[in-house]
Amino acid sequence: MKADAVRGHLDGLLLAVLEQGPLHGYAIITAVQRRSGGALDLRTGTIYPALNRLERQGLLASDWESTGERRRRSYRLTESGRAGLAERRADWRAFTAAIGSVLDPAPGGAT
Amino acid sequence: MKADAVRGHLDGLLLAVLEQGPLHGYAIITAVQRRSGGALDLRTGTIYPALNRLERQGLLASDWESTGERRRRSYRLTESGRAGLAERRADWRAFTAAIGSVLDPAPGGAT
DNA sequence: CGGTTATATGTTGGCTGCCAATATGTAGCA
DNA sequence: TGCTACATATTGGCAGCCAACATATAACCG
Repeated sequence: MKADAVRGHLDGLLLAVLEQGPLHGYAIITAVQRRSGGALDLRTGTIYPALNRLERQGLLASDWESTGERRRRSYRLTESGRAGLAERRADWRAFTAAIGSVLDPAPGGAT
Repeated sequence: MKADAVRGHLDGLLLAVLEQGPLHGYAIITAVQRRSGGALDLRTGTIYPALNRLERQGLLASDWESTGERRRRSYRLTESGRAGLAERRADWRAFTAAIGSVLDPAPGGAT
């Protein structure tokens, strides 16, 4: 998969993997990898700024966790985040429908 | 639909609308509009450079048509263009599968 | 005839948004 | 004592599309 294929859809991915429970940044990367069957490989320079932005926008909230000396930041969806996720899913459907209808027109469809 | 939503998928759209026969640039814009139900609105600054690039890459060929004083450039798919279109369609399927599996995971799918 | 809109092609500059590279530190294992 | 995995974060760059602009013919309307 081309490197910046997720452009424009990143926020939805992040919100989606957090839907089933809180995760920290590093775990989000592996979760996206696993759920996409290895196709999507996000970089730290991509997700950390994005997570910060989503928190500033109120879609995510975070807590620092400490396991001994180890520090990790656990992100979770807010109520706004759940609403935002639903919106992103609707956007995604509209997007795939639009591109798809041009790329693979229904044989009996619009002339 | 957000303005630059087609980013990364433009070439496929152009090749796809030319699959059923030659069109000139202006007609390509309206064809994409129509087939996407009005969702996709490409600009001249987007498609003319793209059509040129695709011709340089050998995926398209063009002929100037003259109707009286009017000049228009008719683009058609080459053999490479048909192959390229098939490739883009495969890429699109892989892309939607990847994003989709993260955004809307199968309920009984990978944990 | 004069104005407006549709048809038609093209270029230039700019911005968005993700990536690559880099930086820093802990923990486990050989 | 070195390597790899875990973990977070910043900076600079650039691909790729758009907005705005430039230009010209043709059709329609009053």
